[in-house]
Amino acid sequence: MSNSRTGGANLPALRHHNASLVLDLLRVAGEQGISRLELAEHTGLTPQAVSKITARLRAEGLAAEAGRLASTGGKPRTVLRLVPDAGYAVGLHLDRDELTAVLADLAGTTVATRTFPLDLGAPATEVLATAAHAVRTVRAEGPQATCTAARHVFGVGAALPGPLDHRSGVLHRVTGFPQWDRYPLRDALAEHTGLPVVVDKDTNAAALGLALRDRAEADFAYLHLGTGLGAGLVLGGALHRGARTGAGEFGHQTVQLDGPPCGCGGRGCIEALCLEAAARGDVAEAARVLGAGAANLVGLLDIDRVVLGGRTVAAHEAAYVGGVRAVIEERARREGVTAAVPVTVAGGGDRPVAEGAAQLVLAPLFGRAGEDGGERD
Amino acid sequence: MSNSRTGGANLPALRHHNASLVLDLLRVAGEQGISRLELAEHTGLTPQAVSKITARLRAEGLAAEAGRLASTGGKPRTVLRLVPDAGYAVGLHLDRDELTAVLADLAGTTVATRTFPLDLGAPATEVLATAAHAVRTVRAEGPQATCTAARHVFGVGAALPGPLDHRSGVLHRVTGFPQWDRYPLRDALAEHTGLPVVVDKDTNAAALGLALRDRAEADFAYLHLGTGLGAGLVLGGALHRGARTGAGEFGHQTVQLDGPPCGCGGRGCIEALCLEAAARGDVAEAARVLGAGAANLVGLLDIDRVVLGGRTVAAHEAAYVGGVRAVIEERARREGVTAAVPVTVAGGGDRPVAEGAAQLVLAPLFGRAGEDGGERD
DNA sequence: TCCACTTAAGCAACGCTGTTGCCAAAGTGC
DNA sequence: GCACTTTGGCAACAGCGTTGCTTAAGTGGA
Repeated sequence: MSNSRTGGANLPALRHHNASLVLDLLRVAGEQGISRLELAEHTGLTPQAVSKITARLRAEGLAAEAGRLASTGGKPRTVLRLVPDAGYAVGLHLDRDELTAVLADLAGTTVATRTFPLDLGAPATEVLATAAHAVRTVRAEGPQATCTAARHVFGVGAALPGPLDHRSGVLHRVTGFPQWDRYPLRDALAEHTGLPVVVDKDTNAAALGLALRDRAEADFAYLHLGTGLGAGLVLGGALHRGARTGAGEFGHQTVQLDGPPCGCGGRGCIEALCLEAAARGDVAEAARVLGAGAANLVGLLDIDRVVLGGRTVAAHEAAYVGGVRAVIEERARREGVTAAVPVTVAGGGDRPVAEGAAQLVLAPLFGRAGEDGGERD
Repeated sequence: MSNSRTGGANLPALRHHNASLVLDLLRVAGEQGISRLELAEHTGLTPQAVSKITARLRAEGLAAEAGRLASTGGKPRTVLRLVPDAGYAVGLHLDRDELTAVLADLAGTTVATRTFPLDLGAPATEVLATAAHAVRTVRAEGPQATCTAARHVFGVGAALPGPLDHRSGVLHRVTGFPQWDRYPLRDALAEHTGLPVVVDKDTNAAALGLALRDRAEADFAYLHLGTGLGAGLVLGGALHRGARTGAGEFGHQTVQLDGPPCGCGGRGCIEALCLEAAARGDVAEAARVLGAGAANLVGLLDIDRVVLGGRTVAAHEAAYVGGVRAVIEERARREGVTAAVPVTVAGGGDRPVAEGAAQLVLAPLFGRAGEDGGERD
């Protein structure tokens, strides 16, 4: 529980904390739903407390009863379910050459997707106009808005490649596009759309999206290999951004002291070695380099899973997964660990980034904001 | 706030959370103390709530009034202070060849220190007897116990080199000492001493000790270079242990693909390169290798400080700090960052480990347990 | 068909949290 | 000596989860 950034907690904060917890369990339970008593068991609260909390959530329209379970000798349990269309969020993925926009409901289901051509090198006003247009478009799409009331959109999450500050929503020097330096994207986009906006790095958004999938581990790393190489880290169930949203600079980790020069000015960076091998068609070597970096990460942070993604990986999924897994398994064997950390891929090409961007807005509702939590309205 | 591992919070949990928060602020304030209104400002609670909370803490003997500040035009503020001798903890550092035991008070001040010879390769019962003897010895030392009541010792924190599981208190294969494999050290030591016991890796203990010093950053890494090379990570103000207390395996990070073989069976590990250079007297090269690993870590986790420690570093402090700093500053310059992450040393040789071990017991009182929190009595 | 039993879920009273409104205490400065 | 400022506690209060009890809604044996 966190009461803004000070830490002191009062009764409203307590109520919000427990409501978020229940809401998160409802989200994870999905369409199948979950009974009040299971909620009580998972939260450690008394059944009566869960009854009160779920009653409030039902009154707010966020939860609903959905059938009953089979009796086990007494009154059957009533199943509760999240109401997916109680709220929506827009997710934007601003990549170098295209913009992907999705509309996600409260359950995390993508109900609309659109892609637009984009030149991230164009003037800011032009990019902003495209983004605002994309937001309007996906808001109008998806399932027909109910006749009673307009759909409630909580806000817009925007994910981009460059370094930026998540807290202030200000961009730093996006590689190759000097016009974005110190640009207050969050506030500008909020003004253009009239909605609250959250910005974050593309890899962080993707990692958050994966973390909110059911059965996600508490600690894992998402490695994104596209035109560059970056990582999103989930530690202790929450996104780790670091003090300056700089965490995840995975591409320029040195894995070959005094190795070949990299575009960043350093030598022996993973990105340089990996992309060079991939460029000359040696996927096995690219995977081996990536695996060495992944194994470093696994050892340093003791994570439970490595997820690979991005266009370059998508082109040779089996080779990359196999190559990375081989390095990790070999190192696990040396340490005498029985079960090596699993390596998987995040399907869907670049879509996980846009979907994760939408979760930047929705995650605070479920107490999954990560470090400094956003408040609910 | 965390109510055991379930997450649900009730009123006692709320009370405990706020009390811990206030207690932590009192601890950080040290002998200088802190006024009620400052506590209110830092916690975000109302002054009245702080009055109630501090009244309870005073009734329990954990806090006391200590003088007044100068008036600013009205009634002067009353200064509150932690009562250091309200409780103590024993910290044990079980190294390969010696055992260091300290007695720390609530404020973190070491009031007694003793070292004993130890052979970590000896049978478990022998090592345990030495440890229990060390605990009895430091409990009897320090400032004279007040005549009113015996000193209250909260428990024993034990730090050791090998891999282990912090949650269960069971050791894994401590390098070179197969008899410790699967040994339930926590329970065994608890039985021998009659006190609650917490065990953790030496580097984690040291990092925790540093994290509890006043003005410590929320994110930093402690790199320990002794007979081996390990790391303790503090992320978001809390110790990051990972799911299996395995985090901090820094020594066997690959920084030279296909480099020289390491004792672990791998190639190009930092530890092998670093210790090899140190062994042949090339401190500059050892520092450069260590710096490369440290820079990787800084980039990956976006931490605020790197702290060096351990016997090998202590022998050439300036050279190591300078060498590591040079690598980190060079990389920061390439990324266009104005202020590079500072590099410092943890003085006192190996003592920070034993002092940090005592903090393993005290930290939960201040809500600084890290991830899964221990409860107060 | 009926009745005893089991399990689920809500109502009412309660203890305790931090909050609010108010007032006494303890200074400064004219 | 008086007006003013600031601190900090007392008392009443709203609201949280908890406890004790009741009602709802099933199963299963006589």
